[in-house]
Amino acid sequence: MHDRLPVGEVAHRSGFAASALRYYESQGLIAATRSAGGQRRYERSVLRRLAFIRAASNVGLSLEEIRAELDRLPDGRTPNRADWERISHHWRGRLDEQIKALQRLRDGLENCIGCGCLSLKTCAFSNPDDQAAEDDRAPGAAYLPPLLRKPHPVR
Amino acid sequence: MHDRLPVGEVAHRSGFAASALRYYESQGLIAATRSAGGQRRYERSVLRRLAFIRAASNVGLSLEEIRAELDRLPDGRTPNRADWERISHHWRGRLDEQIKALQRLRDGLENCIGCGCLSLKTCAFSNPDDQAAEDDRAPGAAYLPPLLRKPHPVR
DNA sequence: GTTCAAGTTGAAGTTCACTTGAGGTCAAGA
DNA sequence: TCTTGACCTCAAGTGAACTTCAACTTGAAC
Repeated sequence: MHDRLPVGEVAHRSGFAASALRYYESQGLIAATRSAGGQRRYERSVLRRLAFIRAASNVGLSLEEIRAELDRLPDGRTPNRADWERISHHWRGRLDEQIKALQRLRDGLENCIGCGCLSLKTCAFSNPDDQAAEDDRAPGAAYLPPLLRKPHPVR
Repeated sequence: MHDRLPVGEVAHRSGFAASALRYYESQGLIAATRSAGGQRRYERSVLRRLAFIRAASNVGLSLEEIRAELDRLPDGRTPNRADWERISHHWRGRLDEQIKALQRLRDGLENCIGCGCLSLKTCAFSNPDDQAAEDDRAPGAAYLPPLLRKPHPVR
């Protein structure tokens, strides 16, 4: 019957804009067959693949990283339970790191309330990593860990 | 003696690139006087203002929001202890929200390990907000809260 | 057979926070 | 005085992840 879904249907069901789906296809993240007239027709499995893309994106992966992760699956198939276990275990560390970095920031803020110091070199808040704290030859102060520095836009 | 600092000095002490300082000036975040020959000369207080900018940026504020926050201070002065207490209290909520959103994501992941469902409508991981869960007329599933969706680049 | 919402393409535009480049000027030490 | 590193302006470029546009075609319903 309606085995293959047109782009509007997939857009609606996945929550991605049709233009995003075309973009993902151009980036090799998803695939589609074509109707006689050249319109895209998606298999149902693309929905799960899109769910995976969304989940990975939520974790903070770039599209390039997501593509790489999908490419590592044999046949480019959508991840099954075993894949998911392996992959999600990897993501957990990433999330834990992000959470810890934010907590450090919040706790630094807590200590700073009422002090108002905001020292570029020593304040835990304006210099959360305590980098370059006392070294005049360091390139500069106040660098954040990569995960906090480039959380990247999701959607 | 050297009351007013040239841009390179401020860049080195603050950890911002000179080009960033010029950009901030163009956006009305900081100000500078000029030497006879037209070169920028910064007052020392700009360093604290930059520390504030960095801290705000770390919390996830956009430059526009930071500018607004600075503009709300009388005379555009650098925040003092009372300002800082008020402002940081506001930020704390923001950080707490971010942390909670990430924890929800991580816990959803935890539940999902081994299940591999990744349902667009019900899986806590690909649809962390459980939005549009059962409503076919909703615009789409799987939207993240704004703070997670647009963490914005920090530096 | 007609209609028109939904689909197609490629190129260009958007946003944010900057950086880079070209072409020239300033200022401090020898 | 000379040199040279630091500084100036303005325009354009960057990168990620898309969106928008214009001009055109498809296909399902009536």
